[in-house]
Amino acid sequence: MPGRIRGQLLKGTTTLLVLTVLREGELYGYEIAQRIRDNSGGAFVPNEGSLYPALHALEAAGALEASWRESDRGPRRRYYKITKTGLGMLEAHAQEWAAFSLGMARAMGVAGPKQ
Amino acid sequence: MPGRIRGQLLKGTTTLLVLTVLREGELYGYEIAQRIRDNSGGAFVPNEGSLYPALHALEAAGALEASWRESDRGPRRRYYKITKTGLGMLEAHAQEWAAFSLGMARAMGVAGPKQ
DNA sequence: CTCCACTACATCGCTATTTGATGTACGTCC
DNA sequence: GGACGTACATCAAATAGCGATGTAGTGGAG
Repeated sequence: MPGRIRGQLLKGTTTLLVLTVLREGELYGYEIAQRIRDNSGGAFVPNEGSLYPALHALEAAGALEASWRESDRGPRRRYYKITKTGLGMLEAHAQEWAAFSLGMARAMGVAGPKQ
Repeated sequence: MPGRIRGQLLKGTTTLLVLTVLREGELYGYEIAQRIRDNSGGAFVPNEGSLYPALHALEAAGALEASWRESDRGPRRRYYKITKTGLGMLEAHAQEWAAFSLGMARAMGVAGPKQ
């Protein structure tokens, strides 16, 4: 099982991953990171320095709505909920990803050892 | 046919794509770009401002060997040939890509049969 | 003959985004 | 009280693609 993925390949994926996990329901920041980590089988462990700015940008873009809530144990949490705008953005990003990975599959399939 | 892919998703793929097309044999820069464009079905059109620096970096890293040759018609060309080091780098990058796209597939709920 | 398009290489500044470090603060357990 | 996990946040540095721009050779259109 490969370890955590880092580096340039991750560029541009944070938005897609965040919107994807929030499609299932409201989550707070720390929880979003855990969900992404778990869903990806540990491949992606969002850095706080990437995640929080991305959440703020998505909120500013109208893709997410946020609210503070107290926690029984531990610090307060900022919950995020995807909006209609966010759902549209999710679909656009998902399509972009599909086209991208298809292009990569083609580019590597032609010259690859298999096929 | 989807259009050209641009933006952050491409980060880190140029090296992999270049090494992949050079696996087939010697090519010069301009030709490498065309090959990548054609193989990817037009999804990737390497920018000169990305491609040439990438080629120089790969040459400096010992992944490629380069030589100038005259052309019957048009400017001289710089041909690139993949080295043993480059083949190893190709395999590493291809594995990294496989892990990355697998992680994305899992994170987006398109988990494959393997685990 | 001049202009433009295509080939072919190259470099530059701009931009977006990840990374790791650092900081604040709360709760629990030993 | 000290360590650890939770939970949010910001910052400087590094990475690398993008568009613009420059050089130069060839050939076709007007």
